[in-house]
Amino acid sequence: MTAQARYRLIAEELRAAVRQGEYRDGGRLPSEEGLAQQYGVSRGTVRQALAVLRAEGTVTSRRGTRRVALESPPLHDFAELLSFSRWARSQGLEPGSRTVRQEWHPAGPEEAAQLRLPQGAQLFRVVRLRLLDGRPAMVERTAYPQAVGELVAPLPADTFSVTEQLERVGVLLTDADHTVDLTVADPQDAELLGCAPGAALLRERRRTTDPAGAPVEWSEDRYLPGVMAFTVHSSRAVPGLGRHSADGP
Amino acid sequence: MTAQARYRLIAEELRAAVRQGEYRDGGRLPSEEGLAQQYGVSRGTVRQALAVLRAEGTVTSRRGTRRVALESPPLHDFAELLSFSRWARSQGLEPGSRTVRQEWHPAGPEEAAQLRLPQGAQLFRVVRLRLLDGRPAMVERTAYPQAVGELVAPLPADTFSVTEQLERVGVLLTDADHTVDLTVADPQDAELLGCAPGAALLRERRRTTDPAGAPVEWSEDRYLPGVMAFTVHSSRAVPGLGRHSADGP
DNA sequence: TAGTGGTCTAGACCACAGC
DNA sequence: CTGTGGTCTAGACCACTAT
Repeated sequence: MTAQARYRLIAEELRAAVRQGEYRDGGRLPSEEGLAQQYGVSRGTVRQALAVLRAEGTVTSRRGTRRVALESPPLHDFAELLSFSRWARSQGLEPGSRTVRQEWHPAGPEEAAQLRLPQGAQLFRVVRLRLLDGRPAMVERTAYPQAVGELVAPLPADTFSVTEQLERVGVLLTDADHTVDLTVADPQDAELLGCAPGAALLRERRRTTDPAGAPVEWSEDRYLPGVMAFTVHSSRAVPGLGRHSADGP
Repeated sequence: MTAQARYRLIAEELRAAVRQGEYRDGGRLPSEEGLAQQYGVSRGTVRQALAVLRAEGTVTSRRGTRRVALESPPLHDFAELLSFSRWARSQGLEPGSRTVRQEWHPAGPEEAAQLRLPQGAQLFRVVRLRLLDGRPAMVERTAYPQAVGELVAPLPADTFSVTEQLERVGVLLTDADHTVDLTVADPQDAELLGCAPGAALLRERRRTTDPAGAPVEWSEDRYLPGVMAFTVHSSRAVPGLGRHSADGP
């Protein structure tokens, strides 16, 4: 919630106003010049705030006319995207976690490519069963490069949010690439989730990197149907979402 | 490809340089001041260009150190996200389309909510079977509000890209909200796609809006497994992706 | 301490929408 | 034509990283 920069504060205020329907009559916001005077800042600062809202999908923008308020889905913290536990709590659900297995293991081809390590490099693999309100919801298979693995390995097996622990130790997660598609339950999935082998699961694969661009984790999460959905806003101005051929990239 | 603004040209050049591994030795880009001199523009313009690349996931940024080039998945046009045909062609696949049914119909509750129309308002419904290289790939059920429907209705039934046609008539699509999850084939899906009823399908629901924020289409697309995957980049700086409880929002 | 990106200002001109 | 957002400039100061 803390946001020092003026433009972030202004963005928060405007976002709240838009969500509360402040500008619902036609949906048009005040002009940039008007907002600048209202907040006592320069137009540039107002534009920075509005750029945030445009990227979120909270407002549109178009040369010649005032900005328009959009109805948009509720926002999620970046952190909620990386941490199952944080996400669950934000949804009012009780997260649970059971570590099924963890081990040091040489990197396979996919892991090596995703973590940008030579094949066979030592990495730390963890398989966890994630629960929502006590019921199995997702199987998570994560691989950490050696340096990160050495921080993860000593954590108690029932650690809820590894992500939060990593942040506490100073590992910063700033960017992630996600791929979402469909897969089928293998025998281990089936046993852990309590579904039939071969049953369809929603799959998210994710590579997370730190500010230096170095991969911090590579994870494949498999959700039971009906548990979770991904949402994303895309706009001509700010791309980001993509549609790819199966199993890519 | 055309990009008038200087910062867009600079962004394109830098993107190309990064993708070609220009800055791979450690991955650090020149300083903003350096780039400004190199391109003969002010630092502000360079920063605009870099903001584009940061939002894409092409570079990171962090106070105190130079920017770092990220390995990131290939980019997709916003247009490719909205148009199945355009996307297919960009993947080197031959798109096909068969209109299964189209009709004027009063809006149901979901349609009304998504298109922000009163329940029972007339809208134009279209069901299409989409093909890739001649094989069934996806079933698309789209609803258009009346004004848009009147533009879509007269199009020939085998029109490949309705989206492209709409743009040609001056309908601008600028923003979209996507929800991705898993569903099961109903009898119509099964017949069209040639799968078993009850088989799992990857589902994308999408509301597209114009620059004024008015909904232009509401669509539910159901893909056969193995045909398609969604990718998205998320970062602490530029949120956008979300994870939601099932069936929401 | 030097270099870098983050924030903010004050002004200018342009392209486009809508009257 | 007027008002609006889009682009660009030239400068300033600050917060942070790395040495």
